[in-house]
Amino acid sequence: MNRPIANSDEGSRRRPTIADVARRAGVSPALVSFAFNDRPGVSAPTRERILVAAKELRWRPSASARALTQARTQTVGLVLSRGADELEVDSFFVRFLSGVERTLARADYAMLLQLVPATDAAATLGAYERLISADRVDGFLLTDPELEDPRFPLLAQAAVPVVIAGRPAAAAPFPWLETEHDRGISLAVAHLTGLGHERIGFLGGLRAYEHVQRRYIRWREAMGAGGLADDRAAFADPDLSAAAARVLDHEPTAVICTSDTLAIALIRAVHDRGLSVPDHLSVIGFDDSLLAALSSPALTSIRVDYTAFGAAASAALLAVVDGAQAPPYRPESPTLEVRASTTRPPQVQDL
Amino acid sequence: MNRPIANSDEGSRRRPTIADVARRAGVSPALVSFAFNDRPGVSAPTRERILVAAKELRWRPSASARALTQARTQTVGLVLSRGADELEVDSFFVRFLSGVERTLARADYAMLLQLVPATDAAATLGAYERLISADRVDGFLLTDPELEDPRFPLLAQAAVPVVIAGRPAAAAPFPWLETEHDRGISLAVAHLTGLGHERIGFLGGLRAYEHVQRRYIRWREAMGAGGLADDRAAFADPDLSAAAARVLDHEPTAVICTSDTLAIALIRAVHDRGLSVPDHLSVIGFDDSLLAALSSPALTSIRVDYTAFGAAASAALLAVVDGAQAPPYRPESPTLEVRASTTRPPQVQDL
DNA sequence: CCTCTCGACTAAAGCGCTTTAGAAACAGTG
DNA sequence: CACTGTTTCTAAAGCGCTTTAGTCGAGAGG
Repeated sequence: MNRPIANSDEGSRRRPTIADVARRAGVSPALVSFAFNDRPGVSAPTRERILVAAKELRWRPSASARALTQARTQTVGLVLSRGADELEVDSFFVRFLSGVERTLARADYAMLLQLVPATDAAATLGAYERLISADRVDGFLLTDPELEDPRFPLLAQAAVPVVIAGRPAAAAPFPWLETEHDRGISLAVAHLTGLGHERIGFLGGLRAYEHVQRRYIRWREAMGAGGLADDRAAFADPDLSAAAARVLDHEPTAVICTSDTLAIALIRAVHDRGLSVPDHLSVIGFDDSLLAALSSPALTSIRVDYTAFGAAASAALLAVVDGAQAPPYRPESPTLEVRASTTRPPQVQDL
Repeated sequence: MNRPIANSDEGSRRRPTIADVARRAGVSPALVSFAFNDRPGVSAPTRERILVAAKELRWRPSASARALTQARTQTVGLVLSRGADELEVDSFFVRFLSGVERTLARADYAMLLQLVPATDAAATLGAYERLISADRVDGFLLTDPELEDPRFPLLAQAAVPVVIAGRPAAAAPFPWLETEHDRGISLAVAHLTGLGHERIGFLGGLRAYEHVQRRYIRWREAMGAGGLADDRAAFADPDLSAAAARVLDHEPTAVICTSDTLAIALIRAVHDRGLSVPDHLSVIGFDDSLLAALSSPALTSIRVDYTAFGAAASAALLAVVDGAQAPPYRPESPTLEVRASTTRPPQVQDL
């Protein structure tokens, strides 16, 4: 009876294993492992043979098997509890993510991204819990630390490595780092007072966000230092147009916003009142998103290097995971990108 | 000599394993596995005891161990080769991601997100290769299919499950699905011709993107069908303001853009010429980002449900991974959100 | 020439699960 | 009561790697 010749090697299209590489290089699997992990005890020529064999077979150690033996998944988790609507207008996240990714990739780490609805705190905690108990990640990067953050006790109890990207309101059980983004507010105030403005308003996003708080405080300080008025603040919490109206009711000559999106919305409100920017009101945005450069009038905006921030945060997390000291992070000072939306206040012009 | 009483159980803070659960429930590890995988052969009371024990110990099967035995990582990869600058203004990705994530989470899958620089094709392929050979993912979701896409042969040869989110230019070795976003262009043209416009321009993004091509073709068809002019198209490839200028030089009364960002840039160019929107020119954006609703004038924009698209794409991928039939995807038709940026053409008004 | 040391290498156990083969317990049947 | 057939459960192997303990030679020292 005829039967097809079974080619024992070519027929099976399974992934090569360390044993295949070992066989091809004429060594034991253990030695292949040594060679791939830069352990001593492998002679130069043998190491070479092993690496060649691995390359030929396109072999790389299986992440799962490795995770099992080393109790390391080479993965960090990032759970974002924001809706798509919020994320899509937030240039922070994309830039932050890109910094994180670059750093992780370099260390051969992967990023597990999980998006949960902003409103659902239980779902958020559940996401962390699942990732922890299934041992899917080596650590977490936390953004948007909150007052009495429920994630802190959960993660602390699980004894999982964590780094907070942001400044926690109270003492936190994890290392954290921050960008000093709020220094941008001082720049903005200085720019405006330099132009002659005295009535400078503040339009913030959700009060609950730590970064909004920080920027607000900085604005108050800056205004106080200049001996200028102090009650021209409003927050889109959550009603954006109401907040815009409230700010305008105080008849400021300039307004600093905590995002470009808010600034654009404010400009719209100004237009609706039959006024124009910057002739009647100077407006400054935050984040210097592409939006700022493209809108009309082009928006003066505060720029913070969030990519570097993401890189630093993930580098710190990797250090914590390794039980090492986190590398120091000296955030660059924010910069002010001056564009058409700011000019001298109307009174000065009228003189 | 006094020594602290070693509590054999409490002292070691290691993760519980299946053996701990088995011991606590008074059964063998195998039975715990059966209970957790809904296999027959576990009596109701025993199953209950096992689940209780697991809950008490906060145990869940280790993802790594499971991945090793089942040859399934419960993870899908998404490699985005776009720079942070591009992503941050692109509402597609965030919405798509959120749809993907929701579906994956439901199936207890995780998403491995990798960002690589847009320009670096080698890095992109390298990212796929690393994920494959380390066996980190069960499959990939591909966006932005290109003509002669180098990822296709790579992934096909590796025999890894893939679903393409978008319509490949030529025959592709993987299943794909699409949103029919370009039907939105027809809506836009109909809206404009209904208002009396005849000279309708088109401003597209990078020509290389399949979605830009599709929309362009649709615009041409729609214009041809109406017997209207056809050469008022330009692409930001990559110079945005040059493209905007080129479109305006043809003196259209309306322009359809392939993104809200382009529309905003165009409006800016219009302003720079001392004209205004919509009085001198009607403008339609694409994607209906928050930007569209907030800019002034508020932007008429085409809305596509990318979240549903992401959900469908990932559901399809999960099906392929399971060797099953992908569930059918009937994309909803795009809608046109009419706002202040479109009105009747100037000639009509002047009559 | 014999022991010692040291570098290069291997055998085998073990990581935490799943799965297969089979044991044990129990009920039903003639 | 012996036999068969189920159902419930267990022992043990195996997934692909890392790691520990140990083997084997070759060169050094006495």
